[in-house]
Amino acid sequence: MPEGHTIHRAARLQRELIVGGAVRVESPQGRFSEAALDLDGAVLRGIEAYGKHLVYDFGDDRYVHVHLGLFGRFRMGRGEPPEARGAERVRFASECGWVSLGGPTACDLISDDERRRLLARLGPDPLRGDARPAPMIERIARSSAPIGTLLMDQSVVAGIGNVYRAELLFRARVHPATPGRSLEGDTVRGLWRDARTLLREGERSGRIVTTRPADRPHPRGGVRRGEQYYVYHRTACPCRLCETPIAAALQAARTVYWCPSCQRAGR
DNA sequence: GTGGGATGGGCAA
DNA sequence: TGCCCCTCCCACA
Repeated sequence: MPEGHTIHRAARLQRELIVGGAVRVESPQGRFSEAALDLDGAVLRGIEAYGKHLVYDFGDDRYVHVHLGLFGRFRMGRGEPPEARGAERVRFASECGWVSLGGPTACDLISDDERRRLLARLGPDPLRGDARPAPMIERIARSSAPIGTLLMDQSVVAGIGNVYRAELLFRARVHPATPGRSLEGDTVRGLWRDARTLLREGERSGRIVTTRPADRPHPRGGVRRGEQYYVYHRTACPCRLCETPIAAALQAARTVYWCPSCQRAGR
């Protein structure tokens, strides 16, 4: 379930398990074997998350770049790793614990140059403490593209995916088709701040929840299935605030959801 | 049991 | 814009 919060959470949990000592590196599936052979036994110096990208630093100009894509998934734990599974692209194991990766879009050994080029392609990441929103605000202010497309563009802002896109726009009462340059600067700054809030909560809990307790049927209990979103995947369901059926359309080749009444169409 | 869709993105055209 | 990558899960039979 990979939006930026998943990646930052993975980086944090994996640091405790495998950073700081020699790491056994294997590729049970075979598709990362050559690199695994090179890295096996090296000391893992750090793990960094940038948007939806994860970078493992093995020293000597060797980094492993991982992007989960739509299908990728981590498993991890303390102690000895379990029996190898069929579709396991790479497995890291230290004295403390293990990390296993399946189904990623990218899992490559890269140099520092390649790492820098990768990061240069990314906009600011709301989950990174050192990130400043100015480049995102400028890109949006200059663009005639719809804000729903811009929020999904990783070179504008890094880490937002299809769920956060729809939910951020609902919370801001902004229609996804609104051209970037017709938004007020305050609205865009508000989107950045809300992205930071929601992504941080997602990073902590490992789950995306965007509804405020007051807008849920059971405000005091835990967040039940089907109550965590305002609009995402709720086509034709009544809006939680005004009962208008939620609308859906393709935007940037992905389905975007919105409330036609709460989110007024921009020009 | 099975098949389609999914929280992504690079690439060709 | 559409195709491909290539895995899991759930709705449906």
